[in-house]
Formats: sequence, C-alpha cells, structure tokens
Amino acid sequence: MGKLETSPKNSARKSAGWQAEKSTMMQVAILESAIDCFIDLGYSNTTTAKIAEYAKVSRGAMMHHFPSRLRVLQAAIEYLHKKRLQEYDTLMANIDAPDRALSREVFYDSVQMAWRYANLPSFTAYQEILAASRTDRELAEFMAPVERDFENQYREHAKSMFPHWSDLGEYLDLAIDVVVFTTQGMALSHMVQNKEARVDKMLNFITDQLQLIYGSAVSES
Amino acid sequence: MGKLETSPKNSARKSAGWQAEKSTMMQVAILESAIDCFIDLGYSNTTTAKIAEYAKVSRGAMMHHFPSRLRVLQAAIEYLHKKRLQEYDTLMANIDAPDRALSREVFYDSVQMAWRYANLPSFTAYQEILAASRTDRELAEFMAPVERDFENQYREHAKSMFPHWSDLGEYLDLAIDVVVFTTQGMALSHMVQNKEARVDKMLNFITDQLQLIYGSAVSES
DNA sequence: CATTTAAAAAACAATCCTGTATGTTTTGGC
DNA sequence: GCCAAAACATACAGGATTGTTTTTTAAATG
Repeated sequence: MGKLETSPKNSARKSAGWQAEKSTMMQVAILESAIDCFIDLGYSNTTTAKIAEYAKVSRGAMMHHFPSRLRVLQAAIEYLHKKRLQEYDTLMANIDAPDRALSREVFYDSVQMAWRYANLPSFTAYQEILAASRTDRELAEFMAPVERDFENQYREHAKSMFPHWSDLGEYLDLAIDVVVFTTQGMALSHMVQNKEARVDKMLNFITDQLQLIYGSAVSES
Repeated sequence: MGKLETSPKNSARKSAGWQAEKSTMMQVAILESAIDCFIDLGYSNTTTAKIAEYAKVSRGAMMHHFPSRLRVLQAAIEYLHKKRLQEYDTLMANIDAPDRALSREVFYDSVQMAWRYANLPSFTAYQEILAASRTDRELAEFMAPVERDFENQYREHAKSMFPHWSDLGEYLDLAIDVVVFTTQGMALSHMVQNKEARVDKMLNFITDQLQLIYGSAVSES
C-alpha cells in the first residue's frame, strides 16, 4: 500500500485526463479504506479521520471529494455491493458446470461455495452495515434497494447456474433459502465449541438436503 | 412506566431494607433501560445519558450505582443473559412433553419455538452486543464466558427436553445446530420478498429434517 | 510565464459523550 | 429532633467527531 503518487512522473504524464484519473484512484482508495474500517473497527467506529488514515490521505482531501461522512459511507456501500456481486461471480465460476450432472459433488461444491462466501471479509463488512441499518433510518432507506437488488441478482444467478431447476421455481427458492440461511446463520453465530467439526457436519447435511429437495422437485414434475 | 416512588409511603414504610430495596429497584430499571436502548438505538448509540433518560433517572444517580459506562453495560449483559435463559425455559415449557411420542407435531412445535425465540426483543439486544463484540476486545473477553454458558445451558436443556435422544449425542447436536443456525440465519437476514411464505416453508422443511435425523439416529443405535 | 481554477492541508467552531467533582436531598441510627 | 452516610442531582473539564472555513499547493490554460 504505497503512498499515492504526487506528481505525474511515470505513466500518464501530460495526459489530458491525468487529474481525473488520479482523482478516481484516490476515491477508490478511500472507498476501500472505508470498507476495511467496517471490518476492522465496525460501522459506528468508522470515522472520517480513520478512513483518511487508512487511505493515507488527509481528511481535508477526503472531504473535498465526499462532502460528508454519510456520502463516503453510501459510496462505500455501493462499491461494496458491486464487489460482492463480483466475488459471487468469481466463486460461482469455480464450480461452473451447468451441463454437469447433478451429482452429490456438485451440490457439495455449491454448499461449500456459499460457506466460503459467508466467510469473506466483504460479507463481514456488509453485515456491519446491515446491523447498523436496523437502528439508522437514513441508512436503512439507502440499503433497501441495495438489498432488493442483491437478492434478485443472487437468485437469478443461481437459476442460470442450475438450469435443471429453472422450471421448478418453488423448489429452487427453497433450496437457496436453506443454503443461504444455514451458512449465514453459521457465519454469524459465535460457535464456541467444536466449530470446525460442526461446520463440516452441517455442510454435509445441507448437501444431503439439497439432493432431497431436488429429488422431490423432479419426481413431482 | 411510572416514575419511581420517591418516598416510602405505601408498602415497605420504615422497613429496615427499604433503602436497599429501592436501590435494587432502580438498578433493575437501569439495566432494563439499557437493554431497551440496545434494541432501540443499537449498542454503540447506547450512551449513559440515554440509559438514564429511558430509566427516568438522573445520570448522576445512575453513575452512583454504576461507576462507568462499561460497568452498566456489563451488568445489563448479565441481566440479559439470565433473562434469555428464563425466556427459553418459558417457551420450552409450552411444549414440555418429554413423555409424548415424537410425532411430527412435537418436532414442529420445537422448531416454531426456536423461531419465536429468535424473534424476541432479547434476541435482538443480544445480537447487538455480539456484533459489537467483534470489534471490541474488552467486550469480547467479557462475552466469551457468557456465550459458553449459554451454549451449554441451551444444549443441556434440549437434552433433558428430548430424553429419547440423550444417548444419541451426535445426532442431537446436529439437530440443535440445524434448528439454531437456520432460525437465527432467518432472523438476521433481511428477507425482502415473501418473508412470511418463505419462513413458513423453511420451518416445515426443518421439521422434516429433524424427523429424518431422528430416524437415522434410532436406526443406527 | 502568469493567471485562474481545482485539489489538498490545516485550522476552527459546535456538538456530544465520558468521567469526575461538587453540591443538595433523603435516609437510618441515636 | 439531630447527624453522619448514602443516594441523588448538577456542573464542569477533557477528548473526540463532524462539518466548515481558511490557507496553501498543484495543475490547466491562454
């Protein structure tokens, strides 16, 4: 994390868009720093000073780009939202096999993918925001469309991932809910004892359930 | 929520313990107010002034009983912990039928009980604390034994509730985890669409899974 | 090269919160 | 009824955070 270049020596020297380029670079650095602050310090302890410190930028410079704390945080949330969707794509790609037979292995890979997803730093950051939004009306209103969008995208992606299910809408919804609620419940619970073993058991169990749901789905159709 | 009596008119007039009695009354009011603040305002916005305001007590009076913010919060957490265990007992009592056959209805009642439990205000308050503890070392250290205790009590209670399982330890653990993680995952997720229907489906699904687990357990023994 | 404009840094005022210190009232013992 | 102790209330100092203002620096342009 080197300091931002302070003069156009290297690459884009004299390019017309140099200023704007540097500006957006700094903005991205600020947004990522804000997310890091969510993770390290929690939402409410994410002060403008801390964000600036993380981004190695003066608070004044930051306030120049984002006129208020709320604006920084909202921009960071949108940035995080896109990042999460992108991470979802990446994880999905690893098991991308729409044509593969729906063996247990495929189900298990999906479940484990969901579990990994719920353990990403971005998930933690997002949860911080969601938790804060419960008692912050302004934040909650900002989050509403974000959440709706995320839920839709998630669902759409899962549908295209498993074309076998596509005409069994209800069962697919149930399957998604089972996986999402369980993995997120695990991620958010502070399991004190035997965490690894219990997680392992749960993941295997969910896999079985998915196969069971799928079985019901195809037998009914 | 009437104001606390300011003089011993009614009941315990001139009783030796009047002072202490009133003192503990106020302390309880303060602790409950702190919990209400967790719910209404979130953990980090729970200031000493707000707690005092909720309890209809001067901040000075409060600081007399609890010398620092941390002390109030810690006392409130312990109070909440006991309250949660007690609420658990109460909910459990409603379906208390250790001798009843393990019909689907019994399983379903258990699941719904867990779901109701995860929707109590005390659950919300507890989650606020847990979330805050993630980035608050001191709070986390205080919470560790509380969480351990809660997990043990929860487990013990479930064991005595279902004596049929008692010698099938591993399966019982799995059953508990399934119910807990799912209900808590649902409670913490901000389901945007079709909340009621999805919850209903999930609860029924979990019930089926419990029966399945139980089936595996008895067939193996 | 000078000048105008944007960007960055620093300084400032206002608010809020905590902990403490000081003052006032109430209680319990004599 | 009086007095020490506690319970309670008020006032204050220190620190932190936010948003604004002012000053300084860098970039773009004619």
